Amino acid sequence: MAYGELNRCAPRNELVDFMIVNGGKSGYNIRPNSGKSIIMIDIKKIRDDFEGTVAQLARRGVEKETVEKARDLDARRRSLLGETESLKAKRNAASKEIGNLAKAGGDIAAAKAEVRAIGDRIAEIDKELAQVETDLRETMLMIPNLPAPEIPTGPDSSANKVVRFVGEWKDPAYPIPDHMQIGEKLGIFDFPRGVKLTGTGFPIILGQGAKLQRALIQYMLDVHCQQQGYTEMLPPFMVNTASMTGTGQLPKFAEDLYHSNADDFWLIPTAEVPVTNFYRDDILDGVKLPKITPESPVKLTAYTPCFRREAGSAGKMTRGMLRVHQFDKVEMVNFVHPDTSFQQLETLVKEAEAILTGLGLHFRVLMLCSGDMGFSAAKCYDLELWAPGEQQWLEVSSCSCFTDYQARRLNCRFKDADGKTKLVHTLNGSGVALPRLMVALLEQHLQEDGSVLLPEAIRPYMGGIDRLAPVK
RNA sequence: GGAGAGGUGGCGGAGUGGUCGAUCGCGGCGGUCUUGAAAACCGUUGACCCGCAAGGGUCCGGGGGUUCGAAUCCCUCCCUCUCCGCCA
Repeated sequence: MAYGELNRCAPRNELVDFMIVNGGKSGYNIRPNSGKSIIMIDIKKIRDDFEGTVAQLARRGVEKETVEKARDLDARRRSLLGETESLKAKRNAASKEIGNLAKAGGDIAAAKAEVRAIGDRIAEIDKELAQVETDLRETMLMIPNLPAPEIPTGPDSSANKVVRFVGEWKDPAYPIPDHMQIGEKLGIFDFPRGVKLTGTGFPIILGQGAKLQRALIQYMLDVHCQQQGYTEMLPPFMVNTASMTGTGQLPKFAEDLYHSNADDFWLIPTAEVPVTNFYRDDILDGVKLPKITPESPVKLTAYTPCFRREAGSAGKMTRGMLRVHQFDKVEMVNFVHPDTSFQQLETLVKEAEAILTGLGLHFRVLMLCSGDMGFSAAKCYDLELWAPGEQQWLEVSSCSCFTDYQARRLNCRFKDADGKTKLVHTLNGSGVALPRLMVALLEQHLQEDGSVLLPEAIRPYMGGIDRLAPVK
């Protein structure tokens, strides 16, 4: 769908304006109970430790002027807030007086005029305040999450750090063609007919390949649920604007999403969206909703298809299954206690790794540098599978700790042991994305005779067969 | 798609212009009683913002309006439920 045809979000700025600046004009209840700084890092960090925050953000390429602007707008906001609030206190008291006076039969005309004057003054200040808050919000929107101290500093993927290699790879004596050729021989892919049905980037998987895909999904969900303490969820594949805003796909990345005009629904680009939004605007207090403690996070997993327009990436790594508009993925989401979020991230990475290790695959773990992380992440690990046919590493999982950044936007909180309501920390990780897993699996497990040996772990899900055999 | 009803605190449910941030019930927390538990009884219990604090302010689906003053009146948008129709 052409971006310009989207009814509610034609030009990008208008979208931002529509959803954030004008808030509820869309009619959506995007931010009930909203505080003022909901979409961003904690403004208190800038207030209390300005230089430190500037230094941390500089690692991510944020200019000092931006942070200064936020600081100044925040100061202005608080000053205006103080003014308007003391006037409101005055008006409230005076109005109450008028009520009493009227009951007693006194003359209230003069008092009314006086209070009206106060009301006018309040309206003036509130108008300026609204402008300041809009500016502040827009400024804060440009500020990404604070990077964890231990991650490498750098502008792009070249500065990512390889943390470890897992498994082994030895080139066999015979040549390994790429996954397209392997798939061709196995008769499991049909790209041209995908183009016919829909368009480029919508491949069709056939026969044993389709079954393998289904088997892998079930294998992954079983590992997460039976061995790692996850609860499985089968969520909607389309969500509303409030949900897309909650996890941060909107307003900035509208052009990467598929959108249904008639209903104003969005196709999910990842299960992270519905699963994380499951607890949007909730307080996890251990009564009807689960309880969160440092020892026990809430862990959800879901299989979903994922839909991505991939606008702007035409031509980049688009061969075969490597970058497609629709793909399957199993996703893990954790709602964790702030004290143990980074520790839980390590666990999450291990949980994703267990999937790959269980399939006997060779991969590496990267710690992303400050410049290569997603906007909301404080720390992020990528898992990359070796694809010998492509001669490149393929990202199949990204495991991130968002600290409270995403939770602030989601308005997702919990009751701590001290009785206070606090923001949760959120983590998510792929466990894992299927097309590239399929590619690496085909290429790493290719046998000399053109068959592909199936890992033990997957065989029970494949009716006991031990390999995919060539059909031609 | 047609017709109707309704959106209030963790949940249920009162409240139609002036101590209503909101009666009450449930749930939660604390206590009494009990060997322990249940039951019963007593007490307590919303969120957010500014502030060192005292304190103040905001919030009754979202936005706007009327008014000295709005959960309560008006406009508008969104959502949910029920019945009918259609369909898996």
